[in-house]
Amino acid sequence: MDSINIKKLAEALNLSTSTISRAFRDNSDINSATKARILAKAKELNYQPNHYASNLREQKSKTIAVIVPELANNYFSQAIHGIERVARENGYHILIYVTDDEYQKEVTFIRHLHNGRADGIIMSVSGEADDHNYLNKFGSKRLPLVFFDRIYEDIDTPRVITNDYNSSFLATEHLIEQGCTRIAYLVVNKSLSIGKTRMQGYLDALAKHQVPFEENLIVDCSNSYEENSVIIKEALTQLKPDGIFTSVERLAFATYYACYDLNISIPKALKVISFSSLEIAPLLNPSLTTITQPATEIGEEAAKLLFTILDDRADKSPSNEVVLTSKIIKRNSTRND
Amino acid sequence: MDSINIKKLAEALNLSTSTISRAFRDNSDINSATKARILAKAKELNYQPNHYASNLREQKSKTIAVIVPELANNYFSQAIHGIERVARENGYHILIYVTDDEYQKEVTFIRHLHNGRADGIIMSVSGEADDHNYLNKFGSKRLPLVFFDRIYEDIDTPRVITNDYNSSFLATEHLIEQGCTRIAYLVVNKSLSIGKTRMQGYLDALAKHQVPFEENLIVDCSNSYEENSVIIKEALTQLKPDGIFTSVERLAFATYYACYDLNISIPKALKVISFSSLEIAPLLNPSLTTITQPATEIGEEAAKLLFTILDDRADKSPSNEVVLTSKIIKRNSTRND
DNA sequence: TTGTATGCGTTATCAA
DNA sequence: TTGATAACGCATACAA
Repeated sequence: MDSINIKKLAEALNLSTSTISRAFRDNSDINSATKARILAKAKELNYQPNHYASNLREQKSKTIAVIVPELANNYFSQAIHGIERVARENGYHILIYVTDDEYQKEVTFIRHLHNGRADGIIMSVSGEADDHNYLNKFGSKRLPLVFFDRIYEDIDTPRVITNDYNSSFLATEHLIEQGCTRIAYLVVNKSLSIGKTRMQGYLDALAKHQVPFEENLIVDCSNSYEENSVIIKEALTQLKPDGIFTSVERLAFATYYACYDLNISIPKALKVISFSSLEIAPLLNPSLTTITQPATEIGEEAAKLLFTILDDRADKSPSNEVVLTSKIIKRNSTRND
Repeated sequence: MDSINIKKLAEALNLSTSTISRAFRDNSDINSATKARILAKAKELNYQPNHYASNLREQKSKTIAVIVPELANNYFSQAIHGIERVARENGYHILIYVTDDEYQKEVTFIRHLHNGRADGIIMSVSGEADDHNYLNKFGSKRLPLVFFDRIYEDIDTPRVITNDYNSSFLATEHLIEQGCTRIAYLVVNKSLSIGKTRMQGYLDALAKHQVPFEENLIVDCSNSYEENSVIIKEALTQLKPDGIFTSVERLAFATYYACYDLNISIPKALKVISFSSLEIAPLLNPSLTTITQPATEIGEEAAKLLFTILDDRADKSPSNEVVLTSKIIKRNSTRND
């Protein structure tokens, strides 16, 4: 190997390795002239302290892992962008893991991260499973973990969420105000906390306005585009809803496609509102009324939360919860002519 | 620290650390009974070989870095997803870096990656700069690098691209066939190879069909939404094009917004075609005619390319180029009534 | 302000 | 088949 390392740089400069090392740490005492000399030579020889050696020595990696269910989704890419920004400011690197909503992958990822590769984890859970206890198995040695958006309620760890209950309530109320009486709620995973919370807002809004609730109108969808197409078309033709509230943006798109196919006119025959971070919602046909979560901000907050924990583990700050506010943006898909 | 390591595990089992180590490597000779015993105890104590120590020892990280200009863009999130899949299959981890199209960040990222943190890099370049030579400065010690989509032509390294020239030619031809005679080409960075290639297809199609070329009709846009709004509105009112071909999807969206504002009807008064990987292009108002790149596949190919290089550096396979094919999908934004 | 020596947790070499 | 030992590249305690 002809690659550069601290020893060679030391030889080249006739200094000891410790002095070299000091030139790269901010705290240590070192003559500013030698430091300059070292840094210059380092640049010339393209030397950088080896990351793995440093981290082995310091027992930390300056790396965090981000685990998300999917990537091709505006919400998550925006959130990751937010995380990225904050991480970069703090000198941290980011590892990305995509679970494709598979519980097994989630477990595997988390387990493998506990080998020093990452100092902390930011995760939006897959929610496929019932048993989240694997997270507790690590005991006191579990890496600092921050949930965002999709969380496991039974795991005690800091989290960044939005006021989903409230948003759902208002979204449903909005549909009612626009004259809907048969409002379907489309969800991907009823049992996942996020599905439940959002559903409760829906239920309570119906109750408040004395709109009769019908079990069928809660439509459990899947993660497959084809399956959803079938499910939604069937729901539209069988249940004949006049309003649809979807818990994730993908289901709103599927609803649009279904309506195109079935020749159902939005908003005339069916009004649609959805959780969505799509920036071009105004460009849809018709423009989509959305509950828009501050995705980037959620990512930023999650990262900040993690870094405060990382900065002083001593604090062991008790399970913290940050709640951000979503905005309902009314557009043509719920318009009343 | 009470955390587990190889030595403690060795003590717990009354074995040497070397034996423990062997249990975790596939090649070494070890009694299968002891191996089982070790793995069982390891699981019990939650032991995993420390990643940094291993990598320091082995001089490789099983990690690749992915550098992209932006994240909140369907193309890149799909590409990353493709990379992720292949990387995972190969047991590699992925670090993500976002340049926000800033050259300086790109240089910094790349430079910092050369400290052992990553074994290789997959990048779509920012293209803000003229001097890419920093990439050559590393000499023979430069990490294996694969470009995808946005490349620097003067850097000799494997790349995965699409048949952009051809797609642009066909896209422009399509507009001409639909009756357009004043076709504007919207680009973000004329000097970037991708901008140039796509522009050449546009120019040649005009020439072939004897549509007179007008310098003004090439509109150089920026990365700021606000600036683009101004630029595009001005272009629409001043130049009065009847067709627009945008080199990136963001500019198509901006065009839509501008047309809404200016009450210009698409496709009646203006036809629009764009490079875009947007999955919901059919849902736009009007549905958008796109040149769709196989984004996921591009990511997968790029990853595969990198891994073949990583597998046998000996080969030093000469600069390889993979060209994939985009598809033009005609929709209403270029329809002729 | 600088140098020496030690150890971070592994794995590879060699000997037993 | 297993164990002792050195080395990976660096950062720190301590000595100078």
